[in-house]
Amino acid sequence: MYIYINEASHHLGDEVEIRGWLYNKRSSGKLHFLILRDGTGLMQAVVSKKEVSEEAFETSGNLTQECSLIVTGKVSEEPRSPGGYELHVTDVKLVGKSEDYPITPKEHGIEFLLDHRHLWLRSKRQHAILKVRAETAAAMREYLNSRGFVNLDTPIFTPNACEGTSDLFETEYFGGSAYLAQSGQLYSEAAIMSFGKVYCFGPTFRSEKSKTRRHLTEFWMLEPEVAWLDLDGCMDLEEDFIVEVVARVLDRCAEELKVLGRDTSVLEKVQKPFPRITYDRAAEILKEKGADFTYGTDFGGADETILGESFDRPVFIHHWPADIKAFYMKRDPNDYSKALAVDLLASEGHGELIGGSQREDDLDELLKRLKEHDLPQKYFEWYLDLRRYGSVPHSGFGLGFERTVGWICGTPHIRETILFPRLMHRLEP
RNA sequence: UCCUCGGUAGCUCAAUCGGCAGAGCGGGUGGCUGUUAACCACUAGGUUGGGGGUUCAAGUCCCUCCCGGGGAGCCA
Repeated sequence: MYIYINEASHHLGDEVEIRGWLYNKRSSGKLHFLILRDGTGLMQAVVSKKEVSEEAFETSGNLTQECSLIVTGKVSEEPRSPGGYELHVTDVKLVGKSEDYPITPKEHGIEFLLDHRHLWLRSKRQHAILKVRAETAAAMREYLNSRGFVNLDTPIFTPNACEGTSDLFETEYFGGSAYLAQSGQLYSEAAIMSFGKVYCFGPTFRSEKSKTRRHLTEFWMLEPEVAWLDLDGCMDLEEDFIVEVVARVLDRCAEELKVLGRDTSVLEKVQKPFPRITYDRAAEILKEKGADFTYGTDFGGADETILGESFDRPVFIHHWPADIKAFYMKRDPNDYSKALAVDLLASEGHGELIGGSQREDDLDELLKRLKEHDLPQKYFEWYLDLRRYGSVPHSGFGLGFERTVGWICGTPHIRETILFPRLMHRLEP
């Protein structure tokens, strides 16, 4: 009977078949210990010379790291085996050989590992991180789907800069130019006028020459957008969302987080309420802690780390100086110099997870913003129409998915949180 | 684009003041009946990133180019 390794506990004493790959092997003359891997877990298989055919014993002695194989044997409990169950082998069949597998069970440098990303994925750590990624995405979708959000995905080819700031990748488009989207937000703003609550979740592209642990050129962004929602409501939503997603991942990925050595007490503290401080207050904190920071500018990586470390859970920073924020953000009616924008910073130097805002819903104000930011009005006529025909107050946010996964996993660099990272100096594999 | 660190065996690294290019892992061969990145013995494996220069002598010093890591700016 063919079973997966994570089903072994239901088959104690049964003769079963495991199909997988050889993770590692140890040998003691008349005894071979095979560590098997099948995608669901690791399991030790013992091949004893006097219990199998001569051919099977020789086959198992010649197995090499990462060859694929089918192993038949009896399941028993064994605390010394990873996973707690062991297979007493009756037969071994080599399926696909693996000669000179490049990634050995020793240390490797990051360049080598990224060059071999297609094989690196098989390692315990990468398997765990990508499993957490999948569960995090599922938890996010479930949260939004169960609360009436409609998932509508936005285009990737765009004619213009959505925010008019970041560098975009330009591509040929039937003799003209198109750009790869860096955000779906503006399109989602159109969608909420039909659906009320929507979200998009997909890849976004930035050709910024950023070589840091927090940047990829292709990354995934989750962007909910909600009609009739103000800035405080947006923070309420973000807070409830993060708390619930983290709780679900803690519950479903306990094993993976253990493999990663993640201090889960940090994640268990992610409970309501998150501190909410103004930009002005954040600037004071930075001044108190002696940071080299100029009021009126955006926070640098070091500033974000200081602010993140100042609290035991993610922290909201709201009411930003309007002139360092995007054109579509609504001004604070009580202080015209401030934008109704909010960033959510994570602890432990993982930086900005979310950027959100209440959007400008007044036609004349928005026209003024476009001029101030020197953006061509003709590309935004459709967006202005949303203010001409039944405009409503509305808000939304964009969550950097890899940064969030990196924070949950505690990985120092987000390149490990995506299957094949795209970086400034890396397009392959 | 700027700052900074690095490039030596398949991998991770060492090589003192400029003086015979080495180790561990991985590979191969042999040994071992409970191993946990198993262990023990033997063995093969090198254009020291490329080019130029200084020197009796360069992995090591100088110039230059290439590639990469970390960071800044920018951003999620």
